[in-house]
Amino acid sequence: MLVSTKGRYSLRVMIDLAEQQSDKYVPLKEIAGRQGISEKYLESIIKLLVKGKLLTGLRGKGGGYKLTKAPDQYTVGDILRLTEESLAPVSCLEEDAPSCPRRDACRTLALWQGLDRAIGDYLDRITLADLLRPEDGQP
Amino acid sequence: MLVSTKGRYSLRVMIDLAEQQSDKYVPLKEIAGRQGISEKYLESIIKLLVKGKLLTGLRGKGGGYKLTKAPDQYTVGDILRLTEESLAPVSCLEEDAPSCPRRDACRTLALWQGLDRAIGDYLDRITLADLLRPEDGQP
DNA sequence: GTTTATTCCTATCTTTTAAGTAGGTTAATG
DNA sequence: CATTAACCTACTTAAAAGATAGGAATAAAC
Repeated sequence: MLVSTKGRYSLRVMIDLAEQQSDKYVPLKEIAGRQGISEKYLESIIKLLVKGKLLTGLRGKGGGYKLTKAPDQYTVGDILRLTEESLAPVSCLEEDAPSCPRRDACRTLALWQGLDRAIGDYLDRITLADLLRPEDGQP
Repeated sequence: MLVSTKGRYSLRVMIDLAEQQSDKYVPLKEIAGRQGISEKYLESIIKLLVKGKLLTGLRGKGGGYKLTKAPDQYTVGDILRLTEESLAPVSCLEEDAPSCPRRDACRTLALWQGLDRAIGDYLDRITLADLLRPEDGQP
């Protein structure tokens, strides 16, 4: 029932980038340094974020990553859904969902659906902007 | 982010026993048969439920397991917390919680706490009785 | 146009945990 | 005392998470 490090790290990356709040590209090396995460491992996570269009990368000197949108345009759900395989609490609620033979008799399906909704609602209610350090912009 | 089979199976066991709605002890063999779960594996799960006082076991002929309380006295949260290691979405919210060095600077702690609460609230609002087959007792 | 900084890509390794199995011991009943 | 069934301890297997390595492509700087 745990959120994986992939999910947690991806959130931290997004927050880190949002806090730089610049239009410049920030190299992975810097992010990894600040966050204390291995560069190589972080690479594999950031790849997912780029593929999901939450970040854009630019190669070569002066390159790096930056957000594609303003922080308040990302929900935490958006971010986690990309790096967690799924946010569904049980596999029968996932996309592929190989139609359970017990589905009709299943006493627990509604329960899991409700839990799924509760989790999703919560995570989609919170934006990246909500997670930034409170000092910012408040003199 | 998945509930383990242990958690799911334990719920099914509890529902199965509640549906027998008898004061008699039900042998593991029967439960396993009805639920299509390996006896040996189920044994390891039921052990946890007994240890947690959700069930009582009786050995020997005529023995088996039965609920210790009425179905509406168990919440789903009670049941899952026993068999899932933890319902917490991140390890820093667990019991042992080896005090994270980033705790103060952590932008995401409040988020996870909120998620934890959302999950817990949901699961504690639903009782075992809510999961029984609707036909029962309604002519 | 060569050097340098950087993302991108593919593959592999390691560790951990979940899932499942096996065999033997104790207790209650008839 | 034979049978049924919980209880206990240990082991095995399989899958997933976590992490690492090396190099190819690309863009800017000089």
